[in-house]
Amino acid sequence: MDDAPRRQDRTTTFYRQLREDVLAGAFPVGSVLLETTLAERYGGSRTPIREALNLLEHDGLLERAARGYRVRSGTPEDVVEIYEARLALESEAAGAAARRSTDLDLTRLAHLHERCRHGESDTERRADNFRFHEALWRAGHNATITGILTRLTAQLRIYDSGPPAAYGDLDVLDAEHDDILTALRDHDPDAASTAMRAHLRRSLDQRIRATL
Amino acid sequence: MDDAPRRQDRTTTFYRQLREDVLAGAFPVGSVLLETTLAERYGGSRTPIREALNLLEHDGLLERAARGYRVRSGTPEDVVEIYEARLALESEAAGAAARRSTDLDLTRLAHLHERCRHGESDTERRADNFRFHEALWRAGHNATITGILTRLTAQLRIYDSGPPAAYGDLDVLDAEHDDILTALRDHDPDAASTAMRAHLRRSLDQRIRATL
DNA sequence: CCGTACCCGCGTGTATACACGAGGGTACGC
DNA sequence: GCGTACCCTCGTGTATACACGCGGGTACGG
Repeated sequence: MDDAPRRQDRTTTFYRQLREDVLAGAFPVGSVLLETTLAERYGGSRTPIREALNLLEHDGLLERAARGYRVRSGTPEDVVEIYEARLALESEAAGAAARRSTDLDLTRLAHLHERCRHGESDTERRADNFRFHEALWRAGHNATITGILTRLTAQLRIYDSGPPAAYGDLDVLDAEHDDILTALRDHDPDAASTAMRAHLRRSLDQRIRATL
Repeated sequence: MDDAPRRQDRTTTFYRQLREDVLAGAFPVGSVLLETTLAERYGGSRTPIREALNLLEHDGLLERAARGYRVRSGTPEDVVEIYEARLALESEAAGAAARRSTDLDLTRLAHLHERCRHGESDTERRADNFRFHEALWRAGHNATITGILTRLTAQLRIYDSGPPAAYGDLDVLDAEHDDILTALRDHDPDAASTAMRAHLRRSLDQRIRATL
């Protein structure tokens, strides 16, 4: 019954490493990623590197350039698309969380909410905001939805890896998280779902406004 | 500007082929897929085969067995999870379609609806039902959502590749499609979304009941 | 001087060779 | 007869070798 032997081969190693680096914005936006170069950089052969690149392309994080690959920074239209999907899934997750969240889930969310509220720097608050959302997905107890949202938000992260665009009104963000949390505590799926929709819609608005 | 050079390499060829075969249930449920065997079967080297298998695993269609890979037929719980995600996304797509569908979209949907209504065999109606849904995704004009739904339904297809479980009440299915189509024609997002939710929820119910 | 054609270098895609690890079968000892 | 240990086979993961295609640069002809 010991299925799914967790692979530690170089392919997955490189995959994780590359993914991390791409999301961290380690590669200049327009630059091309050659498998030969990367093989040298990460100290391996081309084969596992290419497999990792294939996976990343499949994830939508990379796209094929004329010569190699390049980081895929979606168009603003893509961002809107992704947000539309995220809206649907994350509001569903919020509803599910209102129904299924455990005390542990709620405590974790409350903790992260506090951290987000009192974060020091802007990037720190951004990270905490993201952790709050991740915790909420977990509280929804649906691995499929969680997985999709992970991929979607990854694409968003590379999109705005350049300018650390400031969150608009941070108080509003806190208030929205508060609404969501309250709905979860009340086990009110509709309220949670609606609050999440509003939260993300405003987030998208902000993003669009920043992109003008 | 001629990006994304469409690859016709053996990796993607094998990927498509394998995916097709897996979805068609070409491999007995418990059987293992060895890359050596597959390489021989499809007439190629192991390298592109393994890359294709990697991709399929990444899609969640395959999982690693002790020795090779095997078709991943999810548990009933997984099916419920997938349906939950599908519910969120497809009702969102229905809403979007109500807002954005073109005349062409609506005509296509009407055509498929008719075909589905008058289908001969059961498997034929099932296929037409699926095409109707695909057309609806297209009508939503959100490639991200369409892509995710494609993957999700693929997982569902392999799940029930074994017994061609009969659709329950086919008249109900037609009526539901009719409701959706009407809402789209009226450009009423809420109605479309709600109708789609009901449709899928009943579909899930049916599936669960069949699995008992 | 400009256009075209050829050549070369580079990067990729595929095949093959090699090393490692796991699993099973067999043979030997108790 | 049963248990254990060793070996062998098989499949995978990785590296390397090879062939193809493309793009640029250069040289030659108009």
